[in-house]
Amino acid sequence: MVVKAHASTLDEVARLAGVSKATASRAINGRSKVSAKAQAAVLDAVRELGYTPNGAARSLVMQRTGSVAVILPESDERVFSDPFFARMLHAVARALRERDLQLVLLLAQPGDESRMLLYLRGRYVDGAIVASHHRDDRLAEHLSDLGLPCVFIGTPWLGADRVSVVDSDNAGAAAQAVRVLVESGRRRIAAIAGPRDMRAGHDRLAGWRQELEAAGLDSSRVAYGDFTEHSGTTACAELLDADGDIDGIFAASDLMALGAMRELEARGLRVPDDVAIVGYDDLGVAERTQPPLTTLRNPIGQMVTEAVRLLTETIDQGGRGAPRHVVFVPELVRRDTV
Amino acid sequence: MVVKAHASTLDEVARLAGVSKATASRAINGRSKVSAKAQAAVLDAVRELGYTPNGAARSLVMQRTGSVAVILPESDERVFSDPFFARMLHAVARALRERDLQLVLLLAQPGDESRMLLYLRGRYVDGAIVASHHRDDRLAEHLSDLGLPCVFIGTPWLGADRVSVVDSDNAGAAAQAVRVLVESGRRRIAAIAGPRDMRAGHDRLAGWRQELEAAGLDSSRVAYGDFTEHSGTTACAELLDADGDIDGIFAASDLMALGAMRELEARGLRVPDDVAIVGYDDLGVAERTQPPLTTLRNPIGQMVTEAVRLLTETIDQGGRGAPRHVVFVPELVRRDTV
DNA sequence: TTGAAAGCGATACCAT
DNA sequence: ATGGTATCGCTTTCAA
Repeated sequence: MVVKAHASTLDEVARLAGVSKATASRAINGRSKVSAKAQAAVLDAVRELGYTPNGAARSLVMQRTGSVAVILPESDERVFSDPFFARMLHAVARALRERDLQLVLLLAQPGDESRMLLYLRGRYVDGAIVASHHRDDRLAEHLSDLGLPCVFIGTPWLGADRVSVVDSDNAGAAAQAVRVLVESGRRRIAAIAGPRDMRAGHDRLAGWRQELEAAGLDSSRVAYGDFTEHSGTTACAELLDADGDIDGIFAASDLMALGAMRELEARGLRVPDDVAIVGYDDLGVAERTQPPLTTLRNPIGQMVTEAVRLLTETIDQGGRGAPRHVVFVPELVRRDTV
Repeated sequence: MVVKAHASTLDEVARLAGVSKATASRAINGRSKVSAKAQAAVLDAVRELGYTPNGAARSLVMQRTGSVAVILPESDERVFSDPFFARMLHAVARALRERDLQLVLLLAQPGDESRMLLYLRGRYVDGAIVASHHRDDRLAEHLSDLGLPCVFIGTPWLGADRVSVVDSDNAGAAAQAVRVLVESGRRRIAAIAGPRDMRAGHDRLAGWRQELEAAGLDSSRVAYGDFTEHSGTTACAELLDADGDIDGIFAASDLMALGAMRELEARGLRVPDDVAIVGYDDLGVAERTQPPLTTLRNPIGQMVTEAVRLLTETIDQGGRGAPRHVVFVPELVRRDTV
């Protein structure tokens, strides 16, 4: 490959191969019939020149960029501390790779989403997946206005009816957790909830409360965390200080469950003998706690696969088509903490 | 704003405003003089149509995309567990924002960097910052071949002379750590090293060894970790099992230092009375250990600022200019573990 | 099968 | 200050 000052153009390739731009283009993209001879000549020229199509030019005429954005409307600390995102991105990357799409990650600082919006309106990507873990700043409305194909993972607080959404049944799963605890004979069941301004936190708490009330049990034992291990420890201490009689805990994340278990251990309380506990997520930590944690498996893989499917479908339809909503049901994973 | 099926073009804006495309473009970009009247008419039309310039078209003629890539040639688990990346991306995002550039994050799965390379060759970005935390797959050579402006944070194993690099003096810093330990009277100093295939891991160990030998001390007490807390615990146990007399430890990351401290505590060894310890990074954990950790501050902020400066400079020069190397010196942060 | 030419949607030069 | 027009690099009719 020759070292060149600037990237080579299709024109140069065509000239070197002794054919027209049209033929060169066809040979490269392989969509149309080209004589074996021309084919070879073009490919040689491409190699010789180290040619790669100019993305801007190609996008301009094709009205396609071949890349989709994943938008994380979160502070970077959150993004880089919650295993949820790692798992999700991993799945997204895989799904997009299969469809030959490039993943472009857009970190939207909570305040300055304007520049990201500008980027999206510039049509630098064909579509977007928004992991709306957080109460977001009208992102759903903005994207909907924009007319850019998009799918939300997790229901946004605002404008959920205007965009496609893939979610899991957080409330139903929490109810399931409560049922397991009740079946094992627990009666004084507390919740370590997630942040109130996050959909998942909100819905899981609601499910816990509803199921508890349906069972005629007290639903006043609540402490809030932020999904981190440390906050789980603090919340658990708070709970125990207020009421030493607690015999069951539902934690809205495995990390918080882990933190809670540390606190229980520090106080000499045994799991599950003295206090049973159910977590949420099953992203790896759950298997490694001592004892292994009973939890709800957040179906991230399924959600992502479906999200990418919906998105590419929408893109292929040229952005037309009504928003669609899909909900997956988390599965209870029985281990040894109940 | 009118809801439209497709994004509007400059042509439509111009027509609605009753001016030519040229004038409309000038009014929008504000580079050239436009009469107040035309200005207003165009801006109104823009608002009315919800117009945003088409990125592809603009890039094509400007030969600029207004976005730069940050490439992380790492598995996503690593990226999302090591606080180094969070801190770095935070700094990059800030620096780019100041220059009105869009950050595009490219996660290069260790195996499949080809599609990312294709993206880069397509000139979808003006330049790239590579956080080469890891032994990378000839990325420096590839990018250099490509002619795309780029800056590496951390010296790549291969082709470092062909690209610009910003790094910190890992070896020198490690030597500093050893000196502090020696000065406090320690003589049997062990190292908890990072992975051998990571530059930072390699260089820090080398610095430790060199300084120890210069002081006429034994440099055989080494255990390897992978920068995580858990690996620090394991490595520390390994070290202690092999030689109970250790009185000083240099850990190549704060996380590993933390893990080591947990192990020391579990064995009833007191820090710093029985064993002194120095970490590396100072990314937050160091302040919160018990007791607070003496460590080397990895100057991530400085490195990133410089990297972005170098990159934009290179971009502005049209990619010409020789590769440049800049090295920062980590600062010793004295706390209570020595 | 191939080539000439018409766009895609912007910017910028050159007159006016 | 403004408008006409060439241009960026590519894909895709339309004829031949």
